Amino acid sequence: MLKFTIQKKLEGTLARAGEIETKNGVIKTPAFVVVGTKATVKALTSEQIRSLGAQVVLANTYHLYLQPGADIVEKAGGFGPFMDWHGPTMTDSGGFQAFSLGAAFGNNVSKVATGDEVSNVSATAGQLAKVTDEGVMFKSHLDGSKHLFTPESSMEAQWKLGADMIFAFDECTSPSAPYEYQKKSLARTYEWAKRSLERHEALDTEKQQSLFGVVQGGRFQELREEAARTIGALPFDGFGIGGSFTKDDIGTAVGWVNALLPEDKPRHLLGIGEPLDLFNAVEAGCDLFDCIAPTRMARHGTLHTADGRINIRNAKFVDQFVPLEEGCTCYTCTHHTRAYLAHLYRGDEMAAATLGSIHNLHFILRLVEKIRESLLDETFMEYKKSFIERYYKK
RNA sequence: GCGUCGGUGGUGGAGCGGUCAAUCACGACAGACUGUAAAUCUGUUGCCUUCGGGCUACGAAGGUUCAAAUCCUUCCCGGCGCA
Repeated sequence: MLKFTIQKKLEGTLARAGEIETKNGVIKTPAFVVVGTKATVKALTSEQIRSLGAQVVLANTYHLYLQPGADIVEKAGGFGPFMDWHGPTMTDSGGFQAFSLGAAFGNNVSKVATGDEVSNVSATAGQLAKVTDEGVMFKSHLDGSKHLFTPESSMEAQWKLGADMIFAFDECTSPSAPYEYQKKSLARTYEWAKRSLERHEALDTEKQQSLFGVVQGGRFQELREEAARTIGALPFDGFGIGGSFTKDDIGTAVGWVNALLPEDKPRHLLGIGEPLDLFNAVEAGCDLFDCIAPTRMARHGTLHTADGRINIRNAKFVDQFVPLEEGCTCYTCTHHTRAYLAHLYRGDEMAAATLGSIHNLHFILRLVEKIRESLLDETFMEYKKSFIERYYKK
């Protein structure tokens, strides 16, 4: 069902521009996937998502399974129709919650490591998720009820959620997990990949959904390459690259993986969405990215500009009667001033989250669009250099 | 006028003889956030500092005490009740 065409490759790198055809439309890649975990992009209406020019929306299986339940979403015709989004869709498998509700729970651990974390894989106190070979036992963060997620049950839930592209059930490990754990986990994720494929093929006899396998391996080259070879050899429609990196790894580790993955299938870098990371990931051969950062940071007052991030709540903005970002064509910037936004944020007004999310998503979506254009006209390296220099100058 | 209750840091409000520069909340000033447990979380928030500490503060002025935001006296201001 999924057709991926490469239109242009950037010589000397793994970067490429292309198109993915789904039954709900075409995705021009590289593309940023907007995250709508619970079948809603927080603070935005679906009309606003369309207006932003988003191409794909990704929802989360664990969250929709718990609320309102996969059966309800199935009755709605899938999460896309449920939320009135009629373009391409994806669902994550719930594998990330093995990390966010497991090893990371309450530990203030980010999936992007700084490099000096201490191992905490044995610290299970307070966790809501426990990983075994069978699957992941979750304790609902909503009501404490227990739920076992397995590769099979994840496929069944994702089948009901009805996205165009779905992910194999995997374990997203903590960046602080040691080699031994990563290796063990990787073997498990491989077994889960095969079980996911098997269950998916049984469910989706008419090939309505495309299944992506997930490459893990932490920060170890040997494991990343092994995962790329083994997962890459399975008959998936595309691949997700998941798990933990350091910021520097995003340029290197992702490249190790993509050098080995089948070239003719799309590659989705899971959960990455800061400007520098996007450039590095594209250069390293990724086609798709999803990330909650633009919307979460927007809700918290951190907004992107070409000159770097700003915190709109800062005192200096209260009397700046100019657009958030001069020249930005988003709704927020064409209608409102920094002073007004600062006022809304300081007053904890709900519109602040909406206007901030519109701007940040516009910024990232446009950034990835421009990255795509720069691949097509072979100006990627120049564009990357000029963007990075300006955005990260201090 | 009499009686009564109260006046604490930007705000509200604890404290009611020592461990109080003063719980806490809010506000303010910053920071973090990367397949969403997140409209969340963290730090700072009297002044000075060689970071050891020093100084000035709890309406005002006196007083008691080794020691007062805490007790006493007077005054000022506010709420309430009675005239």
